[in-house]
Amino acid sequence: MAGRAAGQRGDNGWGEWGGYMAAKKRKLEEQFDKDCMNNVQQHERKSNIFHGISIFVDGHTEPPADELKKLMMEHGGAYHAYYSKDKVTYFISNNLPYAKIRKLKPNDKVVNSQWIIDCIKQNKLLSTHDYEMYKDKTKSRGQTELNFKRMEPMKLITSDFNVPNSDDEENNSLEKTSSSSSETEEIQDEDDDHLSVLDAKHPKFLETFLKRSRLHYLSSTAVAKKVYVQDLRQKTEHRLLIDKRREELKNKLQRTERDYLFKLNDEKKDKIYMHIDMDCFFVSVATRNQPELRDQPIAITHSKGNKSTTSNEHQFFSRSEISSCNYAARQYGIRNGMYLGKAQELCRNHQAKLLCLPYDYEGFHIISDLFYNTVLNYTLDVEAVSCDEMYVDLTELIIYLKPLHPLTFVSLLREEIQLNTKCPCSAGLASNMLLARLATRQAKPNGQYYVEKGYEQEFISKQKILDLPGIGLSLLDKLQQNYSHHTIETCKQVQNLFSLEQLKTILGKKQGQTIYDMSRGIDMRTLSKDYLPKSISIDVNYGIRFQTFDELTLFIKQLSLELHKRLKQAEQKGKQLTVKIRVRSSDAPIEPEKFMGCGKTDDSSRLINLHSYIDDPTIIELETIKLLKQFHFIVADLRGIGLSITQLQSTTKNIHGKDTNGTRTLFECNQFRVSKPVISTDNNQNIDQPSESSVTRKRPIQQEQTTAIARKLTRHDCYTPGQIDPEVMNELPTQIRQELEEYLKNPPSLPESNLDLDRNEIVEKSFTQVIDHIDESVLNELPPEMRHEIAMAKKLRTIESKYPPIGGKRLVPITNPSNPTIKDKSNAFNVLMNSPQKQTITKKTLNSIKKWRTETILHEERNDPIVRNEQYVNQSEKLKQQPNIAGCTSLNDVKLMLREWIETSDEPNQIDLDLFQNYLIDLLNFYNAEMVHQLLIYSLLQIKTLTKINWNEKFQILINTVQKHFGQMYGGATMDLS
DNA sequence: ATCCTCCCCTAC
DNA sequence: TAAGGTAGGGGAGGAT
Repeated sequence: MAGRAAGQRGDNGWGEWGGYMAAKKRKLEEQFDKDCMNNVQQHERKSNIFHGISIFVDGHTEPPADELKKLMMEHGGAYHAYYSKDKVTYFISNNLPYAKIRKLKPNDKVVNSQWIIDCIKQNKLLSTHDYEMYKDKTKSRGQTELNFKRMEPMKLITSDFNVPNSDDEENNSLEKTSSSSSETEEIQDEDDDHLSVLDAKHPKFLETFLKRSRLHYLSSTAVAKKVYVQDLRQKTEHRLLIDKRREELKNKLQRTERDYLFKLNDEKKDKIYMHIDMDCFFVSVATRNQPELRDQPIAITHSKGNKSTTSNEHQFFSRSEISSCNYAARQYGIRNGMYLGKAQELCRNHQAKLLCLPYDYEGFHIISDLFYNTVLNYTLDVEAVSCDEMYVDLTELIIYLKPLHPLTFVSLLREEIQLNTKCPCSAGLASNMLLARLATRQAKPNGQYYVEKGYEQEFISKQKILDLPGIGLSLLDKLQQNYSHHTIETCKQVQNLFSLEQLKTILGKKQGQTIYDMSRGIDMRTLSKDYLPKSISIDVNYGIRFQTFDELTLFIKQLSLELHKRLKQAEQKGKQLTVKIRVRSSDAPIEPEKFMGCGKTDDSSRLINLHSYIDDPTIIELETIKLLKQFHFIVADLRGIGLSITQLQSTTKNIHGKDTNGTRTLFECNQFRVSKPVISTDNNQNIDQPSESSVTRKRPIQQEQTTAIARKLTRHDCYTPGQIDPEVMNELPTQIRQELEEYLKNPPSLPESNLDLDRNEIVEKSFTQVIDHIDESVLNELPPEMRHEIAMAKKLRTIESKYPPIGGKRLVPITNPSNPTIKDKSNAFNVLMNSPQKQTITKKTLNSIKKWRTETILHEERNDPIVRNEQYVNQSEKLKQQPNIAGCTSLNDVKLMLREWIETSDEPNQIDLDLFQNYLIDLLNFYNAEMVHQLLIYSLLQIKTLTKINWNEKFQILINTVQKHFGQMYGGATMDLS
């Protein structure tokens, strides 16, 4: 729904990002300014006139809030992003709506922003008396006394004062709420939230944002629909329903000649695919009960669009994005994703008025479900694409109903959809998914189109390249660059102008082949019916405005919790965490064109491999902050952040004693299985009454049982979580608790955090300061001959940063080494590795650095846990304890457990392998290589004597990893395991 | 060669 | 004011 809109962003929507090519050019230019720009950010203290004064800015002011903030900081004052009655001295506003005024406390002072300007001008703290806009609100409700004495310098828009009439709804609510004056305090607090959920500093921001975000709606519902379709496929009762519906249809059919003539060639394995899609879904849903509105241009926006644009008043140009517009609006050139302001302008040019309707998310859900169920009543050969779009393989159904022309069926289906949803849809039919999809485009609005056999070539030739799925402006641009003399537009042109080899060279191997095939109408895909998530993530690139690292940390906590919630919901855990940040580009204004938008940013991401599969919010939070500290950016410039969990594993499969391969997990063999049964949820979903819960998977989690042997092994004295307050630990659900314990036993090794001498404060400093700071401190710890080398590299790097190499991309992190082992070194090491002098670094030097690092880490980890935050201290403490696996520490205990594990599993489970591997590495770090050696020898012997063939390969990988670790610690040596 | 990380692109 | 999320595919380029 929003796809092509994005493609047209160049001149609309994300205006500040500009066109693709423009951005490319800018990227090169901008780097030159970077260094100077960075220094401008610092707020120099100019005076102390506002000492002890703090302000809260509300609404539009002149100068804007950001400027006021800067002024306050420069002159010794404080600025609060959120109103707090305890902290804020003055409420700064030029035009405060009445609704807000009446919520003020009697002593609150609303002061015009001019006061700040005048104080600075006269370099002293002036009385606010003449600048107070509003006084003594408690005296009179409807008759607020406004003070406009010093009006001249400010742009006060009187009409913005929302003074209600006496019979206004506003007034009624006022009667209710202020009937008892003692309540004012509560109301105030409630209203604080309500007033100012503007940016991510606010505790309710995430919740509010997700609730309103159309893009979040699109992505979350797309996943939900895939899951829904997949779950339905498992249900036999649904198959019975399908049979019933098909029979009904058969009886209803009135076949014509067309139906009798239609033949599918079974031997050739002919297929019929349908792509079906609701027309301008959001608008159709919003108007489903007033279809008469549909003739006029309509758009779905957050803004009400009341302040219609007039050509001169750009101050009201709305940057609210149109998420969906109807065909009447499209006539005027309005597109999805366009700013409302621009759309209104286009409408005005045609003497039309754009009707703006709000989002009806509830309605979208209902209609989307009805749409899906209508189709799913006839077949389960469905691939969900999004809440309003799917692919259907009609082959089997058409054969079942034969003789029947597919279009006959589609007509009936679309009629039924129209009847059920009161919304139109369009469908495309063809022999493959690609052509079916393109046919839908042809069919819109409210139509259907069949690319018949024999007409495929003719059809594909005239299709636009940009309409091919997966081909956007960027890829088209790559093609275009090879033919500057004519515009490349159609598939025919691609067919004629590019050979397969050329395409592969230009676009890469896979994409080259894909576009070669697609431009010829070739598509071998079949419906993908097995939906398995590969990643679960959360991104916020709107409203990100932080002043301090603490504010950011608070937000990370919320993100982690939300991500945890999603992992739980999807019944997944993951082994890899990626953190992505967007930082304001140095050439972008502090505040972008779009309110609270991210503007133009430089993006970076980093990932960490976790030691076990996790979904715990605390771990996510801790690791995110660790990763975040590896970036070097100014907190105030952060404009977006994303967390992503990958390497997923289902928590409902493979966790029970026996999985499909008859494999037992190591957990199963450990003696501390104390989990309670998880209450299973009902799974009797009725297709005719879909609900959100029917969309989400709820599978019962079986109680893990302790085996007889495991029970024999049970001990009660080893269960020592240690790090966490036992009471808190006991409060946690069993699964989370075990996971947390496991995690704390095996914290991911993250050497850089140990050497990151910058620690907490760097993120709030400027880029250049940071480098100098770190390099200096690291340098002092290096051997003298290396110090020299680094100093040279540093010098060169400074030059490089002023005259960056063309195509240099990363602006945010100091370096961008791809290899994790290198990346994980100190910053000094990074500088070294990325310097032009790299070539002169000998292997010997590298090794000496490596050795120095290992020693330092060990030294730090083992002896110097002081300067860490709590968690890391705990991890360090942990290293002083004897490592254990599932509570076992003695050689015999571990051997017993291993034996049972190997004996009872045909094939080792990856989680267990990881667990065991981590344990061995812990032992190595504990200088107990002897035990590692014995355990490996013992395991190998067990695998051999029990003839567990399937163990060999995976276990060898584990051995290799352990050997590598061993080698790193003992100068390249390997353990003899023969 | 093949894998991994860090991107970028695309889609809804 | 405004709510620019997410999943997946794949390429570049370095490490192994």
